[in-house]
Amino acid sequence: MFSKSCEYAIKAVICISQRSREDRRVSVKEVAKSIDAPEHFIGKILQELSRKRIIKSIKGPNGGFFLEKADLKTSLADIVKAIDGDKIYDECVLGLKACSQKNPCPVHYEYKEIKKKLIAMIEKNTVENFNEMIDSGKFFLKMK
Amino acid sequence: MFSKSCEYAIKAVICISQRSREDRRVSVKEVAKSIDAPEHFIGKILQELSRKRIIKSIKGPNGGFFLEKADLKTSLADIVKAIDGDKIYDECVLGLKACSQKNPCPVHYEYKEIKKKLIAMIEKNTVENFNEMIDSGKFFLKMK
DNA sequence: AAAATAAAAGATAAAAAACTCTTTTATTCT
DNA sequence: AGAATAAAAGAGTTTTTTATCTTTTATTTT
Repeated sequence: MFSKSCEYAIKAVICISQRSREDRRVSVKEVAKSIDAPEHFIGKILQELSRKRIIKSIKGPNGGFFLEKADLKTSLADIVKAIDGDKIYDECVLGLKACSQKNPCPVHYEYKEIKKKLIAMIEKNTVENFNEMIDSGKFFLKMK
Repeated sequence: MFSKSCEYAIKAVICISQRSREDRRVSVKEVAKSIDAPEHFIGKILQELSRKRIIKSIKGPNGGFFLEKADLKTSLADIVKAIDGDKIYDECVLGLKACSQKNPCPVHYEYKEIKKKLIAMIEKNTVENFNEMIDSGKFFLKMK
């Protein structure tokens, strides 16, 4: 579905948002440990997310990554687009470049409906929602 | 969604099925050309599909790949499973190994419904259906 | 039997994705 | 100012996926 980088990115953003609630900044190392991912690789991903303004960063002592309140409105879709690009939006199941309304592949219409739901799923779910769901104790981001 | 190999596999099976209707066997080269894919790579994939009994093959002159009538009942899901395995069936959107009914990630239930539709899509669509749809002139497998 | 055909198999190569390591830069604290 | 901290950046490496090339085996036709 998503690339591994993208899965890491989603988990990382949630992790950072949770720490940010008490104005704590998080280091690459902390994020990596808490989401059980390779440190340097996560560093790269956070860098990218920071460039794309999904998260904020400050260098130096007491620095680290954090979210501002407004960033809680970030949707999964924003993260996915930042890392994997738009391919989920315009991809044909069979990988046909020519596939379109005018030139539908045999599963075009059926997949179109599914894709709509997929997109709705990632667009409506925000970092804030995720946090609420996890806080409720009914949902988890258990890493292993 | 699917690996490139899997996309090729689906197209290749449809291509072979169409030629098989007039008892024509198809060579690797023909398949590759007709679906616009690298010949040797397609050779590997057809070999795999043949081992998994999705398609049939005969060596030597007048040999090639073909489908028997019964093979027309093959679903997309059969092809997908042969090449990509079951991962589409049991994968969490966030890649969480621990994600399950008891341990749902925040999008678990929502994705579950989508996955159900995705699986229905690949299970109900057979090679036969695809051919009918293409024959109808309303659907295409245009490669570029 | 010999030549031709075509898949099967094996080995290798190229590209992309995932991951690691090292150096540099910005910031802060003493 | 100097030491320490932590992200940014750059340059690799490894693994996986995708693709290519070569040899072998089975079958058929002449």
